Amino acid sequence: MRLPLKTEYACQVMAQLAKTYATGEVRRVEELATAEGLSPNYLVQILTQLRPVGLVVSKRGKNGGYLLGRAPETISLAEIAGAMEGDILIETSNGIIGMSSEKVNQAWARANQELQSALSEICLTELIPDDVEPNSPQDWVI
Amino acid sequence: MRLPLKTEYACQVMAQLAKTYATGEVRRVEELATAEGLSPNYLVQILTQLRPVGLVVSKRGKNGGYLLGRAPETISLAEIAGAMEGDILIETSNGIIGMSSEKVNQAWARANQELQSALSEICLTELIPDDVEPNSPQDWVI
DNA sequence: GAATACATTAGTAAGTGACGCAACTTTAAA
DNA sequence: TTTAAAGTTGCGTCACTTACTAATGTATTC
Repeated sequence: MRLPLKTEYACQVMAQLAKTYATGEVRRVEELATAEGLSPNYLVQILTQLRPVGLVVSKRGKNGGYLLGRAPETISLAEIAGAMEGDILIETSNGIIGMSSEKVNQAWARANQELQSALSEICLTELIPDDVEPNSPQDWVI
Repeated sequence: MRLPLKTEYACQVMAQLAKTYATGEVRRVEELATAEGLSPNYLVQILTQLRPVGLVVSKRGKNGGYLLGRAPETISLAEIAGAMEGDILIETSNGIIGMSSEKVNQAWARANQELQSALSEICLTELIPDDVEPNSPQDWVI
């Protein structure tokens, strides 16, 4: 079961925005994309999905860009994942097509809830990257 | 994030085999497939994957079929899912391609462990379908 | 009003999942 | 000992999804 790259990228951008939340500075898409090694055009689509739920705020026009919508301490992984994939993180087939499919689905629904509550305990602040010394080698480049 | 149908089917077959574990009767693939509304050809591939880890036992030749490998009380959802998908249920990209990708991956690895432990608490006995009255309508048919 | 940056939508290419099929092997029963 | 019922294995494939690219639209600032 692969976690969609989209969701992974969303976590990365949120972490990146969290890093400068205190300063209040607006971050351009291109800057965010290069910092996380992603395609800017694709990143826009992810940010667009994070905006309607208030996780990020955008400013258009010149000197525009993105900011975190709320303080990073109030944001959990569950919320980010939910914005990207909806409330059901582990999707099963909804239809009942066999004797035991109902109970199996119920079991996985419970597993989904447990996952949700585990994710809601992981705070965005835990994802903020350590500051790199200006002249140190950037070891995160592949 | 979709749970692979393969894994869902595996749970269903295991539940079906658990139902008759006490009697020790051998179940044919075709019978199992119709009971769970699955394609026999595909179900074979799933059972083949469950066999090497000892979750099911097969008897070949005439009057052959499948049995549960162990008592259902000793089998958890974690084990079934692990047999189908490996130990990492939530796969993330392994490479470090951005400033915060490392911490993001670590966070999801934690989430994966929490999911695992949640699944290990769900026992196969909980998946055994309720017995249907012989003449009652089979309400599990779609 | 021109430059700049986000917004939106359409398109696409590669990968993956969920099967179907066919040939082979094993074994109980006649 | 033959036969037929069953599991075993591997290949093929079709459709769907994902991860992008690209082009065009829209808002803001100087």
